Parts: sequence; C-alpha cells; structure tokens
Amino acid sequence: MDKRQEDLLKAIVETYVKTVKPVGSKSLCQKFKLSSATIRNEMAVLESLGYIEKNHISSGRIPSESGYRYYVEHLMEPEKLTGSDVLKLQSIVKNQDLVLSDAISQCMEIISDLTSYASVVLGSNAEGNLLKQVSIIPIDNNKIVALVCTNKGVVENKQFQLEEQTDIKELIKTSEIINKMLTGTPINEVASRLEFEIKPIIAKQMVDYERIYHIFYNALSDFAMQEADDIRVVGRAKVLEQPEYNDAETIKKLAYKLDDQKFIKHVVNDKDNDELKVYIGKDSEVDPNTTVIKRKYDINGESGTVAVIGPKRMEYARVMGLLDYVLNEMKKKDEK
Amino acid sequence: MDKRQEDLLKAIVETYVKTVKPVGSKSLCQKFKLSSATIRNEMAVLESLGYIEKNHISSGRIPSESGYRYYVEHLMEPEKLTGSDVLKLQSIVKNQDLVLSDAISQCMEIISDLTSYASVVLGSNAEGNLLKQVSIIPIDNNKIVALVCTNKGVVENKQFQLEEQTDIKELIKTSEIINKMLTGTPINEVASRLEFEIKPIIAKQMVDYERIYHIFYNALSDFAMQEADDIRVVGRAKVLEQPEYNDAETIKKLAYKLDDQKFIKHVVNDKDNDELKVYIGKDSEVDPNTTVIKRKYDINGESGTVAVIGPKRMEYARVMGLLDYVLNEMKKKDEK
DNA sequence: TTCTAGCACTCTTCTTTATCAAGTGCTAAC
DNA sequence: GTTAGCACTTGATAAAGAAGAGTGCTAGAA
Repeated sequence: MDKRQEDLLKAIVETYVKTVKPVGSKSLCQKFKLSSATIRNEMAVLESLGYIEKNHISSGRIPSESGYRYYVEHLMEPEKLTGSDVLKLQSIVKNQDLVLSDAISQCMEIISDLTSYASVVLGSNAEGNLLKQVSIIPIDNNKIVALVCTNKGVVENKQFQLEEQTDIKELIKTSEIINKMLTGTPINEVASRLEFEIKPIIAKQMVDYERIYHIFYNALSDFAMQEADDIRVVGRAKVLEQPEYNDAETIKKLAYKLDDQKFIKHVVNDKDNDELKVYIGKDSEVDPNTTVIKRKYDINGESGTVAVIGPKRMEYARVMGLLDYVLNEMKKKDEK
Repeated sequence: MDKRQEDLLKAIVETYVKTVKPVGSKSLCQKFKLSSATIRNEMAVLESLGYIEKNHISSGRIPSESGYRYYVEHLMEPEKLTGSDVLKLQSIVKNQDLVLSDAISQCMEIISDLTSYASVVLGSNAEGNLLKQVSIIPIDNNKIVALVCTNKGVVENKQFQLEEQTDIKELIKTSEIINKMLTGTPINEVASRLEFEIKPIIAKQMVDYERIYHIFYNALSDFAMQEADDIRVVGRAKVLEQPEYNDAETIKKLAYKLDDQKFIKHVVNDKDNDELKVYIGKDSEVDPNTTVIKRKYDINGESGTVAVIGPKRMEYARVMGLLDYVLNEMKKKDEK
C-alpha cells in the first residue's frame, strides 16, 4: 500500500465512522482532488487487499475488520481530548477524596456517557490480594455478619443465621485466631489453610467447631473461587442506541450478552494478558459488529482492567485518548 | 356483566396470554358450545364495557388494561405451582445456611428464570435500621476502609485515601466514640448527630478533626440519603424476549428503563405503600405493554420489596402463586 | 504511465397495486 | 335468545415498476 492508498483507507474509515453510510467514490473527490474514477480504481485495490468491502455490488465501501485493524495499528492519530471532555473527567480526577478504584469507576461512567458506548470496570481482582483481617459483628442473638478485608481494601460481607448451640464468643475467638495466623496469606489460599491449620486448633478448643468452621469457610469461599471481583458494566442500554444495532434480534442478543457478567468478564479479562488490546468484530465474541477495547492498569500495586464496548464503527482515536488520559492522570495523582 | 360474560372475558384473557394472538369469535365456539355469532354479540358487550378492544376493525379481540384488571381482581384463580417449579425453589427454601435476604434474592432469580420475566429485589431498605457499629480498618499507611453496619446486618464499606497529617489512631479513637455514643441511632439521623454531638468532641481532642469528621460523614452519608438500599434486577435481558417487544425502538426503550436503578426503585417502591400491587400497562410507567407486580414483605422485622416485571400479557395467576409460595415458605422457615 | 469522462449495469429502496385470509357487524330467520 | 349468511374492513404478503446511488470497464487525454 502506498501513501495515497493509506490516506484513502483512513478517509474511508473516518468518514464511515462519522456518517454510518457506505462511502462512495464521489464523496471523496474533493478531499483528494482526484476524479471519482481514480478513487474507484484505488478502492478496487484496497478491496482486493481485503481492507474494505461492499454490501452489494453497487454500494459504497465500508471498512472490513482487517481495514479497521490496519487503521488502528497504522493510521489512527491519537486524538486530543476536547475541552468539554476534559472538563467532565476533571471533576473526578481532581477529587482527592476518591480512592483509585472509585475514581476509575466514575471516570469510566463518564466515558460511557460521553461516547454512548458501554464501559466495563473490572475491580482489581482478588488474585494477589492478601488477607488483612476477618471480623465478626454480632447483629442479634442468632445473626452475625462476617467481614473479610484484604490488603487492597476489598471487603466482602456475608450474613449468617446461627443455630441455638453456636456461641458467638467462640466465633469471635476464632476470628482472632485467624487474624493472628493467616493475615498476609494470599486470599485464594486462605480457605485451604483454614481447613488444615485453623480447623484442627478450634476442633480442640470449641464445642461447635464444625459449624464455626463452616461459617468462616463460607465467608471466604467467594474469594477462593475468585468470584469476588466486582465487575461493573455501565451504559448497557445506551450502547444499544448505536445505529448498527437496529434490528430487534440483534439488540436482544446484544442486551443478553451485556447482561451476562460472566461472559463480559471472559471477554474483557480472560482472553489474554496484554496491557492494551483491541478486539474488532468477530474477535470481540460479543457480536460481529462490535469492538471491545480493553486496558489493564497497575497503579501502585492496585491492578484492574477497564474496557469500552461499542460498535466496530467506533471512534477509536477518541476512546484511546480518553482511556490514556484517565489512566495517566491517575498515575500522576498517585505519584504525588 | 353476567356469569357468561365473565367466563368469556376470562377465556379471552387466558387464550390471549397463551397464544399472543388476538382472539377471534370462532376460536371460542367449542369451549362455550355457542355459535360464533353469539360470541360476537357478547364480545360487543365486553367491548362497550371497555374490557376488550380490537386492533383494527376486523381483528380479533385483546384484553384492555381494565380487562386485565378485572381479570386480576375478580376472575383469576390462584394457580397451584407445578412440581418442577416447586422443586427448583425448594433447593433455596430448604437451604438453612441462607439468611432471609439472600434466600429471597435467589428465589427471585429462579422466578425470573422460570417465567422469563424480570424480577426485582429491593433489599430491606435502611430506613428504620439502627446504627450497630462503625469500624476503621487500616489498609496501609495512607489508606483505610470505613465500615458501617446496622442492626439488621446491612453493611456499607468505603475506602479513603488519607493525607499525610491524618493519624489513623485518631480515626480509630473517633470510631470508638461514635460506637459508644451513637449505637442504636436511626441510621438516617446518624449524620446529623455526628455533626452536632461528635464533631464538637473530636474538635477538642484531635488535630486533624476536620478531615476525620469528613471521612465519617462520607461513610455514613449513603445511608442518610437512603441510597444504601441494594436493589437488584435479574433477567433484564430475558424479558426482552417476550413477543410483545418485537420492535427495535420498544426494546431499546425498555432496556433503557430496566437498566436505570433509580427508575426501577421508583416504580417498585415509591409509588404507594400497599402490600400487594399490580400495575398494569400505563400504570406501570415502564411501558404501555408492561405489568409490574410488587409485593412488600416483613418477616421477623426484616422488610423489603420484591417485584416481577413482564408484559401486560402476563401469567398473572402463576406469578402470584410463585410469590405467595416463596414468601410463605420464608415465613414458615422463620417461625421454626 | 497515470488520470478522467462516459456509459451500461447492478442492486437497494420506495411506492403502487393486487390478492388472500381472518374476523367483524348486521340482518333475517329459527 | 340463538344462529346462518353475507357484505365489508383491514393487515399481511407478494409482485411490479421507478428512482437513485454507485460500481466496473473502456477509451481517450495529460
């Protein structure tokens, strides 16, 4: 591909992203100072290379998946944020009260709002977290709340109904033993250490140790199963407004997938380990017309993943710019 | 309306619920052992009373909103659950480990699954809850988690970034003061008592009292604003499969509303205080073709609201039966 | 060699028209 | 009070035609 062909591909992608209509040769004459016939010839080349395609023999061209990919990898110029975008994000970025994870969540909400795409925040998943402490809070005679907190501030709480014979004092004592012995243990190993190290101890000291063990095991098991990641999807409904989703069947299918947390987690987090990844079209596994841009971050030991889900016809440069801005600002803030 | 007309209305509603097609006079001949002409005459009466309507002059009849309402209030026979429905719910109902609120949540998930309608669980809202305790858990030198727990076991946690000068010891001491003085305070009054009773005390004792006050205020403010209710909507995408939602615009609008927690909370909880309420069609405020069935429960002091959102053409008897079953079983379980 | 003008051709979209089937309302007779 | 019969209305579906957009290709110009 020579320079002119690259320029043409870029123009086609950007025009299509803006207008959502197949791009005809005439519409690009002015821009390139060439006749439509010449543009058509060049388009034929791009088509034979697989970068653009047409819906029907006599329609304008639209970028193919590899066209978008080429655009993202070679042609796209990172877009400077507009003033109003920055302004909206700054209200979050400048807020010193917010802890990193909340700040990122809120920024992603704003990004979803600005772009009308869906955004995903996958909280620093508990993998790698260490147990900080467990606490038992008695609620009334036969109800307690068990709290588990990790070194990164992830908190899980679970209520339990007690039976007559279970002694709250024994529960609290057990929590103290756990805190003494297991603080600092990787969270996903806690359950097994609970069984092999704590259970034998309490078995000797306590009457209702089976039940007590059961309660702590239960409270910790969400972490063990790595289900503690809190995933949040914002703009689920908003992204459906994108014009490519105009058919009832497509919309339903998409809504269904966006509503499925496990699936979204898979798409956003499980597929590979790259820091930045753009899944275009079929690669997204969401819908052939959909793109997922994901970024992992690791700021001062707190890690997580954010992603934007939108149509294949996405404003790639803008989204990249927004994500860059947010994560950079967070990093800056942390260094202060 | 005489008996026959009521029977006819009942048959029309139930046929329409099953087939989703306007009900013609012929299709009811067999059932009533009458000619189609007679049925037509009776239908004309029902139509003039406003209980049924037709899409076009020559289409079959469909129940109107007041038709459904009459059906729900006078004609519907509560439906016995099928064996498989009971079976699925029992796995939750019989589980002794589950606390009431979790058990109800999980039952509502199953109900959504069984019916393909959306279901809503509005956790016992914090109104009426009393402060049980606040705790500060230090995460590292400049990060803490503040926990607030109520007498009904509702827990909120929030992370805070500390500035250099804030002393964790002072924070913990303040939490102890709060626990001593404010335990038992209605949760929505805590914030103001914090300002007028606690703030003066810590202002004398502590260096960075402004910041400390700010943190506790923040941690408690969600409760003050009654935003602590955790609302959960299940089957958001599934209900879109209902055949009345076959038009892209309608689906988008519905998806949008189901995705809006504040709106759903309004629909399900704010409109009135009845224990059981059926909002049909426009009354639902969700969509003219949609019905919301809501039920409030109060079991052993723990209260909340559950709701089912589905098409106006809903299996009313079945949904009522399912909700009855779940709440009755919960009550039984509690009494044991 | 590169670009352009011109033209036939293809395919979509929109409108119009015709036909079919379902179901009604009304009338007259049982 | 019930029914048979019939004219009428309407939506849904398919077919046919016209308009518009855009292409590919050829032949000639720069």
